[in-house]
Amino acid sequence: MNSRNTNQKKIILETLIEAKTHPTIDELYKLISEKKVSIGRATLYRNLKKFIEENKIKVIKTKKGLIRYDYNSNHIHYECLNCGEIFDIYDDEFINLLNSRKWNENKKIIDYNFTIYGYCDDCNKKLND
Amino acid sequence: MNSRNTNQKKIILETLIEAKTHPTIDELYKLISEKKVSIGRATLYRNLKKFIEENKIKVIKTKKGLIRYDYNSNHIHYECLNCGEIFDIYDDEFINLLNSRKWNENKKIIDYNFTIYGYCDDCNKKLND
DNA sequence: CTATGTGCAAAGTGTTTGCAAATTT
DNA sequence: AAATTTGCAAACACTTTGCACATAG
Repeated sequence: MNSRNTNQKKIILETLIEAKTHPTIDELYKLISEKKVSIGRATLYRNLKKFIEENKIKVIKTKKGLIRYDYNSNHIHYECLNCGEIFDIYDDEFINLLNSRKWNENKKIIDYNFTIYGYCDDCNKKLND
Repeated sequence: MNSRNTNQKKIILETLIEAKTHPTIDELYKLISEKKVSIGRATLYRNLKKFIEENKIKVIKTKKGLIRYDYNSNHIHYECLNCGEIFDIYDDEFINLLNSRKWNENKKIIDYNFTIYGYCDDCNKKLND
Protein backbone atom coordinates (compact mmCIF):
# COMPACT_ATOMS: atom_id res chain seq x y z
CA MET A 1 0.00 0.00 0.00
CA ASN A 2 3.02 2.25 -0.07
CA SER A 3 3.37 4.80 -2.82
CA ARG A 4 6.71 4.85 -4.61
CA ASN A 5 8.52 7.81 -6.04
CA THR A 6 9.05 6.99 -9.66
CA ASN A 7 10.66 9.12 -12.28
CA GLN A 8 7.39 9.18 -14.25
CA LYS A 9 5.43 10.66 -11.36
CA LYS A 10 8.08 13.32 -10.89
CA ILE A 11 8.03 14.31 -14.54
CA ILE A 12 4.24 14.37 -14.81
CA LEU A 13 3.78 16.60 -11.78
CA GLU A 14 6.72 18.80 -12.77
CA THR A 15 5.36 19.31 -16.26
CA LEU A 16 1.91 20.18 -14.98
CA ILE A 17 3.33 22.72 -12.55
CA GLU A 18 5.55 24.32 -15.19
CA ALA A 19 2.66 24.65 -17.63
CA LYS A 20 1.09 28.05 -17.18
CA THR A 21 -2.00 26.78 -18.94
CA HIS A 22 -4.47 24.20 -17.70
CA PRO A 23 -3.64 21.34 -20.04
CA THR A 24 -5.93 18.56 -21.15
CA ILE A 25 -4.47 15.08 -20.75
CA ASP A 26 -3.49 15.16 -24.39
CA GLU A 27 -1.74 18.50 -24.12
CA LEU A 28 0.09 17.25 -21.05
CA TYR A 29 1.12 14.12 -22.92
CA LYS A 30 2.58 16.27 -25.69
CA LEU A 31 4.37 18.56 -23.24
CA ILE A 32 5.99 15.51 -21.67
CA SER A 33 6.93 14.07 -25.05
CA GLU A 34 8.75 17.30 -25.86
CA LYS A 35 11.14 16.49 -23.04
CA LYS A 36 13.54 13.59 -23.43
CA VAL A 37 11.41 10.99 -21.72
CA SER A 38 8.32 9.32 -23.09
CA ILE A 39 5.62 8.17 -20.72
CA GLY A 40 2.87 5.73 -21.61
CA ARG A 41 -0.66 7.05 -21.75
CA ALA A 42 -1.85 4.47 -19.19
CA THR A 43 0.79 5.68 -16.75
CA LEU A 44 -0.34 9.24 -17.28
CA TYR A 45 -3.97 8.33 -16.59
CA ARG A 46 -3.06 6.24 -13.55
CA ASN A 47 -0.92 8.91 -11.98
CA LEU A 48 -3.24 11.82 -12.63
CA LYS A 49 -5.90 9.81 -10.86
CA LYS A 50 -3.60 9.28 -7.90
CA PHE A 51 -2.65 12.96 -7.76
CA ILE A 52 -6.34 13.85 -7.62
CA GLU A 53 -6.92 11.47 -4.73
CA GLU A 54 -3.89 12.90 -2.96
CA ASN A 55 -5.26 16.40 -3.56
CA LYS A 56 -2.15 17.45 -5.43
CA ILE A 57 -4.05 18.44 -8.54
CA LYS A 58 -7.56 19.45 -9.59
CA VAL A 59 -9.81 18.66 -12.49
CA ILE A 60 -11.61 21.39 -14.37
CA LYS A 61 -14.49 20.44 -16.61
CA THR A 62 -14.98 23.29 -19.07
CA LYS A 63 -18.28 24.51 -20.48
CA LYS A 64 -17.33 22.92 -23.78
CA GLY A 65 -16.78 19.59 -22.03
CA LEU A 66 -13.00 19.45 -22.06
CA ILE A 67 -11.31 18.01 -19.01
CA ARG A 68 -8.36 20.08 -17.90
CA TYR A 69 -5.85 19.53 -15.12
CA ASP A 70 -4.51 22.10 -12.75
CA TYR A 71 -1.93 22.11 -10.02
CA ASN A 72 -3.77 22.63 -6.79
CA SER A 73 -3.09 26.03 -5.33
CA ASN A 74 -5.51 28.50 -3.81
CA HIS A 75 -7.08 30.33 -6.69
CA ILE A 76 -10.23 30.94 -8.66
CA HIS A 77 -10.84 30.21 -12.32
CA TYR A 78 -12.34 32.59 -14.81
CA GLU A 79 -13.48 30.87 -17.99
CA CYS A 80 -14.26 32.95 -21.06
CA LEU A 81 -17.58 31.91 -22.57
CA ASN A 82 -16.40 33.04 -25.99
CA CYS A 83 -12.83 31.79 -26.51
CA GLY A 84 -12.89 29.19 -23.75
CA GLU A 85 -9.61 30.25 -22.20
CA ILE A 86 -9.23 29.81 -18.45
CA PHE A 87 -7.60 32.54 -16.40
CA ASP A 88 -6.33 32.25 -12.85
CA ILE A 89 -7.57 34.79 -10.37
CA TYR A 90 -5.71 35.28 -7.13
CA ASP A 91 -7.83 37.12 -4.61
CA ASP A 92 -6.60 36.56 -1.07
CA GLU A 93 -9.29 38.69 0.47
CA PHE A 94 -11.98 36.55 -1.08
CA ILE A 95 -10.20 33.29 -0.29
CA ASN A 96 -9.95 34.32 3.36
CA LEU A 97 -13.61 35.17 3.40
CA LEU A 98 -14.32 31.79 1.90
CA ASN A 99 -12.23 29.88 4.39
CA SER A 100 -13.68 31.62 7.40
CA ARG A 101 -17.27 31.05 6.35
CA LYS A 102 -19.17 28.12 7.83
CA TRP A 103 -22.09 26.84 5.79
CA ASN A 104 -23.66 25.03 8.67
CA GLU A 105 -22.54 23.62 12.01
CA ASN A 106 -20.46 20.80 10.63
CA LYS A 107 -19.91 21.60 6.99
CA LYS A 108 -16.35 22.82 6.99
CA ILE A 109 -14.37 23.61 3.88
CA ILE A 110 -11.60 21.16 3.14
CA ASP A 111 -11.21 22.14 -0.47
CA TYR A 112 -13.21 23.91 -3.13
CA ASN A 113 -13.59 24.38 -6.83
CA PHE A 114 -14.69 27.78 -8.01
CA THR A 115 -15.09 28.78 -11.61
CA ILE A 116 -16.58 32.04 -12.80
CA TYR A 117 -17.94 32.36 -16.32
CA GLY A 118 -17.86 35.56 -18.29
CA TYR A 119 -15.98 37.20 -21.14
CA CYS A 120 -12.29 37.95 -21.12
CA ASP A 121 -10.94 41.40 -22.00
CA ASP A 122 -10.06 40.47 -25.56
CA CYS A 123 -13.41 38.90 -26.33
CA ASN A 124 -15.23 41.75 -24.64
CA LYS A 125 -13.63 44.18 -27.07
CA LYS A 126 -14.31 42.00 -30.09
CA LEU A 127 -17.94 41.44 -29.20
CA ASN A 128 -18.59 45.15 -28.67
CA ASP A 129 -16.79 46.09 -31.92
CA MET B 1 -31.11 28.15 -36.66
CA ASN B 2 -34.35 28.29 -34.73
CA SER B 3 -34.85 26.03 -31.78
CA ARG B 4 -38.04 23.99 -31.67
CA ASN B 5 -40.06 23.00 -28.64
CA THR B 6 -40.32 19.27 -28.78
CA ASN B 7 -41.97 16.97 -26.31
CA GLN B 8 -38.62 15.31 -25.62
CA LYS B 9 -36.98 18.57 -24.56
CA LYS B 10 -39.89 19.33 -22.27
CA ILE B 11 -39.72 15.92 -20.58
CA ILE B 12 -35.95 15.97 -20.15
CA LEU B 13 -35.89 19.38 -18.52
CA GLU B 14 -38.96 18.61 -16.44
CA THR B 15 -37.48 15.39 -15.13
CA LEU B 16 -34.20 17.08 -14.25
CA ILE B 17 -36.00 19.83 -12.36
CA GLU B 18 -38.19 17.37 -10.47
CA ALA B 19 -35.21 15.26 -9.43
CA LYS B 20 -34.01 16.47 -6.08
CA THR B 21 -30.67 14.76 -6.69
CA HIS B 22 -28.07 15.67 -9.25
CA PRO B 23 -28.50 12.77 -11.66
CA THR B 24 -25.90 11.34 -13.98
CA ILE B 25 -27.04 10.95 -17.57
CA ASP B 26 -27.79 7.31 -16.85
CA GLU B 27 -29.87 8.08 -13.80
CA LEU B 28 -31.74 10.70 -15.77
CA TYR B 29 -32.36 8.19 -18.56
CA LYS B 30 -33.87 5.79 -16.04
CA LEU B 31 -36.02 8.49 -14.43
CA ILE B 32 -37.41 9.32 -17.85
CA SER B 33 -38.03 5.68 -18.67
CA GLU B 34 -40.09 5.34 -15.51
CA LYS B 35 -42.53 7.77 -17.05
CA LYS B 36 -44.62 6.66 -20.03
CA VAL B 37 -42.32 8.04 -22.71
CA SER B 38 -39.01 6.59 -23.81
CA ILE B 39 -36.37 8.92 -25.18
CA GLY B 40 -33.36 7.78 -27.17
CA ARG B 41 -29.96 8.17 -25.58
CA ALA B 42 -28.70 10.28 -28.47
CA THR B 43 -31.58 12.69 -27.99
CA LEU B 44 -30.76 12.92 -24.31
CA TYR B 45 -27.12 13.71 -25.04
CA ARG B 46 -27.99 16.23 -27.74
CA ASN B 47 -30.48 18.10 -25.61
CA LEU B 48 -28.42 18.19 -22.44
CA LYS B 49 -25.67 19.74 -24.54
CA LYS B 50 -28.08 22.37 -25.82
CA PHE B 51 -29.37 23.13 -22.34
CA ILE B 52 -25.82 23.72 -21.18
CA GLU B 53 -25.17 26.13 -24.03
CA GLU B 54 -28.42 27.91 -23.24
CA ASN B 55 -27.39 28.10 -19.58
CA LYS B 56 -30.47 26.23 -18.47
CA ILE B 57 -28.52 23.50 -16.72
CA LYS B 58 -25.08 22.96 -15.23
CA VAL B 59 -22.56 20.14 -15.25
CA ILE B 60 -20.93 18.95 -12.07
CA LYS B 61 -17.84 16.80 -12.36
CA THR B 62 -17.46 14.98 -9.07
CA LYS B 63 -14.19 14.10 -7.35
CA LYS B 64 -14.78 10.51 -8.32
CA GLY B 65 -15.14 11.50 -11.95
CA LEU B 66 -18.89 11.15 -12.38
CA ILE B 67 -20.63 13.74 -14.51
CA ARG B 68 -23.81 14.99 -12.94
CA TYR B 69 -26.42 17.41 -14.22
CA ASP B 70 -28.16 20.11 -12.28
CA TYR B 71 -30.89 22.58 -13.02
CA ASN B 72 -29.32 25.99 -12.99
CA SER B 73 -30.44 28.02 -10.02
CA ASN B 74 -28.38 30.18 -7.73
CA HIS B 75 -26.79 27.84 -5.25
CA ILE B 76 -23.59 26.30 -4.04
CA HIS B 77 -22.67 22.63 -3.96
CA TYR B 78 -21.22 20.78 -1.04
CA GLU B 79 -19.73 17.42 -2.00
CA CYS B 80 -18.94 14.89 0.72
CA LEU B 81 -15.46 13.47 0.24
CA ASN B 82 -16.50 10.26 1.96
CA CYS B 83 -19.90 9.22 0.59
CA GLY B 84 -19.81 11.40 -2.51
CA GLU B 85 -23.25 12.87 -2.04
CA ILE B 86 -23.84 16.41 -3.24
CA PHE B 87 -25.83 18.82 -1.10
CA ASP B 88 -27.30 22.13 -2.19
CA ILE B 89 -26.46 25.15 -0.12
CA TYR B 90 -28.55 28.28 -0.41
CA ASP B 91 -26.75 31.26 1.02
CA ASP B 92 -28.15 34.50 -0.34
CA GLU B 93 -25.78 36.66 1.61
CA PHE B 94 -22.82 34.94 0.05
CA ILE B 95 -24.36 34.91 -3.43
CA ASN B 96 -24.96 38.65 -3.21
CA LEU B 97 -21.39 39.17 -2.13
CA LEU B 98 -20.29 37.07 -5.08
CA ASN B 99 -22.38 38.94 -7.59
CA SER B 100 -21.32 42.35 -6.42
CA ARG B 101 -17.64 41.53 -6.54
CA LYS B 102 -15.62 42.56 -9.57
CA TRP B 103 -12.49 40.55 -10.18
CA ASN B 104 -10.97 43.14 -12.44
CA GLU B 105 -12.17 46.02 -14.62
CA ASN B 106 -13.89 43.92 -17.23
CA LYS B 107 -14.28 40.49 -15.74
CA LYS B 108 -17.92 40.46 -14.78
CA ILE B 109 -19.72 37.40 -13.49
CA ILE B 110 -22.22 35.97 -15.90
CA ASP B 111 -22.44 32.61 -14.23
CA TYR B 112 -20.40 30.52 -11.83
CA ASN B 113 -19.82 27.03 -10.58
CA PHE B 114 -18.91 26.68 -6.95
CA THR B 115 -18.36 23.37 -5.21
CA ILE B 116 -17.08 22.97 -1.70
CA TYR B 117 -15.53 19.70 -0.57
CA GLY B 118 -15.76 18.40 2.96
CA TYR B 119 -17.57 15.80 4.99
CA CYS B 120 -21.32 15.67 5.47
CA ASP B 121 -22.90 15.41 8.91
CA ASP B 122 -23.48 11.66 8.70
CA CYS B 123 -19.95 10.87 7.55
CA ASN B 124 -18.51 13.23 10.13
CA LYS B 125 -20.15 11.21 12.87
CA LYS B 126 -19.10 7.89 11.40
CA LEU B 127 -15.50 8.95 10.93
CA ASN B 128 -15.22 10.23 14.50
CA ASP B 129 -16.87 7.08 15.92
C1' DC C 1 13.74 -9.92 -2.59
C1' DT C 2 9.00 -8.28 -2.65
C1' DA C 3 5.65 -5.08 -3.68
C1' DT C 4 4.60 -1.49 -6.62
C1' DG C 5 4.72 0.80 -10.99
C1' DT C 6 5.21 0.79 -16.07
C1' DG C 7 4.10 0.03 -21.02
C1' DC C 8 1.72 -2.13 -24.40
C1' DA C 9 -2.31 -3.72 -26.63
C1' DA C 10 -6.77 -5.16 -25.99
C1' DA C 11 -11.17 -4.47 -23.76
C1' DG C 12 -14.53 -1.54 -21.96
C1' DT C 13 -17.31 2.93 -21.52
C1' DG C 14 -19.24 6.88 -22.76
C1' DT C 15 -20.41 10.10 -26.46
C1' DT C 16 -21.16 11.53 -31.17
C1' DT C 17 -22.73 11.06 -35.93
C1' DG C 18 -25.05 9.67 -40.49
C1' DC C 19 -29.23 8.79 -42.16
C1' DA C 20 -34.22 7.94 -42.85
C1' DA C 21 -38.50 8.85 -40.70
C1' DA C 22 -41.16 11.96 -37.75
C1' DT C 23 -42.31 16.40 -36.03
C1' DT C 24 -42.56 21.39 -35.54
C1' DT C 25 -43.44 25.82 -37.34
C1' DA D 1 -43.67 22.63 -47.46
C1' DA D 2 -39.21 23.49 -45.30
C1' DA D 3 -36.26 23.04 -41.59
C1' DT D 4 -35.34 20.88 -37.39
C1' DT D 5 -35.38 16.95 -34.37
C1' DT D 6 -35.56 12.15 -33.31
C1' DG D 7 -34.07 7.23 -32.91
C1' DC D 8 -31.35 3.72 -34.23
C1' DA D 9 -26.95 1.60 -35.08
C1' DA D 10 -22.53 2.20 -36.27
C1' DA D 11 -18.42 4.92 -35.58
C1' DC D 12 -15.51 7.31 -32.65
C1' DA D 13 -12.94 8.83 -28.59
C1' DC D 14 -11.55 8.40 -24.11
C1' DT D 15 -10.24 5.56 -20.13
C1' DT D 16 -9.24 1.30 -17.83
C1' DT D 17 -7.27 -3.31 -17.40
C1' DG D 18 -4.46 -7.76 -17.81
C1' DC D 19 -0.16 -9.17 -18.09
C1' DA D 20 4.93 -9.50 -18.46
C1' DC D 21 8.78 -6.83 -17.45
C1' DA D 22 11.17 -3.11 -14.82
C1' DT D 23 12.09 -0.57 -10.66
C1' DA D 24 11.97 1.26 -5.81
C1' DG D 25 12.53 0.42 -1.21
